Amino acid sequence: MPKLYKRDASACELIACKDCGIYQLCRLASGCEDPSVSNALVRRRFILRRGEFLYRNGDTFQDIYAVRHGSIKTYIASDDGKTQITNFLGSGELIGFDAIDAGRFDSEAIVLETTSVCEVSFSHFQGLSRKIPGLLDQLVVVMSHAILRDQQMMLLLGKKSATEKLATYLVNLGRHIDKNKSSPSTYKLTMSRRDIGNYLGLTQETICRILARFQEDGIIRIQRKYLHFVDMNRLRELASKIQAER
Amino acid sequence: MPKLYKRDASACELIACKDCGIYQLCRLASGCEDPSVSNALVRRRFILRRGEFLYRNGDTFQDIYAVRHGSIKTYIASDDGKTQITNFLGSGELIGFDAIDAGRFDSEAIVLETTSVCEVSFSHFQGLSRKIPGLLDQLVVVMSHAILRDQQMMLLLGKKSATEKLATYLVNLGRHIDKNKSSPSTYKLTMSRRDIGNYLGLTQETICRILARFQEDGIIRIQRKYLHFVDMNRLRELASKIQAER
DNA sequence: CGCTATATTGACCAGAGTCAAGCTTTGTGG
DNA sequence: CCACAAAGCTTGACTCTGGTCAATATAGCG
Repeated sequence: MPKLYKRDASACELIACKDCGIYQLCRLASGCEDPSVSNALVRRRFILRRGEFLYRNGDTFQDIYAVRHGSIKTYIASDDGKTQITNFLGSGELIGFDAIDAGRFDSEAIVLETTSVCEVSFSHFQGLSRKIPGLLDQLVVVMSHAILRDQQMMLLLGKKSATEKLATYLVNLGRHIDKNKSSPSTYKLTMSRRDIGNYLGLTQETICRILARFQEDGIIRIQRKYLHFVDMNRLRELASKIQAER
Repeated sequence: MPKLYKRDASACELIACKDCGIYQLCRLASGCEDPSVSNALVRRRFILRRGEFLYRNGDTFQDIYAVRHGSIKTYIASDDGKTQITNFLGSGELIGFDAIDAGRFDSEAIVLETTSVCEVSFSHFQGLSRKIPGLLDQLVVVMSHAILRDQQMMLLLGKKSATEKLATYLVNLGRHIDKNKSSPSTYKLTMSRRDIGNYLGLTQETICRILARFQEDGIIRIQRKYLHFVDMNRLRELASKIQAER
């Protein structure tokens, strides 16, 4: 299986610790500037491949995770089988703290491409936090941010039109790019049209149609998985304004 | 102003500290079983009346609050003026920790009826947490629970039909009743039809129509602000099943 | 006792869903 | 390395749920 090697190689483009969402946490826990040298927080690191679960519904909660490289989708299900994708996560993002309260996961996390993950034992984390003030403060900050994000998502799902939803989604993708690397303003979509639709409360057909329209209008160029931003300003307008024309 | 007195009197039916969402927090902070005697956590208590703000968009974050008695709605706004109600809060619920990350509020909280609130200075809380291990743990648990709730809300907004949305909402109201007092299965709605619609991603007209239909079908009785649950099981079915008939 | 906010109901309409068919890419196994 | 299968994407035609607009009704409130 040569493909496996290739993939493992790609998984080697890991983000630097200082760009990670739990950098502040790792730094505090390790008590030194560069936590990649001696990391008191992270128990182990591992790699998952497309389609594998990071955790499943009903799993007992033991660890929180940080995505080093790759992407993950999380979703919940209702009694009657409907599912809602609640987040797409990329490099440096934290995952799993929604299960702290119940002590088990009521959601699932599936890896969208070969993905490298840092695992933090939560009980170990709590133990450390007794010695290191500020560790839990940092977690509270991260969780507070997650709540803000969820509220924005409620606004999107409850009040925006299909066009506004997708434009908002694309603008947010664009933000990620700017942060991480000098943007060639091109993005590789790791999720399917169906996933995007599910996330935004739309169908895959609607996603297709609107992407096609955005391309006609010269706002993006899209070729299967590859998305190129042409007119980011117009996209930002569409994301939150009642569009004047069309 | 005799009405003011009356209202203050009604505000006196405060919940017991042990039924409050921050009971664990107050107990830990005070170091004794009954925090209502000497409460190390709560700075002050105050009463707000219908239409008054607990906090406004842009306010700097200093305190988190617990609702002792009454009800509050919180909402966020988009650039183009759309607003989305993100939560209705009642007795014993905590409010304000979504602003921890940014250090200021990006949302607003309006009181729906005369409401009594406990105010907790967050910096004081952080100071106390240095001395009292477990205080921050409790906050983390509460925030984790809030995230779960938000995820359920995304599922509702993204995937449920109007009927399912409203049925889910009513079932959740019903749960509150069961918890707090011996349920006469009657509920006083403190929010308007418009508010309910906004919260659920619907219009007030749709709320009216579906409430009328639920009444025709003998599932509830509704008279203006007063809601009576007749057939809670049927309501639960409607909340998460593709209804067989009608 | 009138005023304003809220609630109700009806008629009509449009945005997005559903269904269906065909196409493209990716993955698999011989 | 090729052929086939499976998954994902695209586009069109039609439908339907819930929104919009409008007209009244009702209830608190000052």
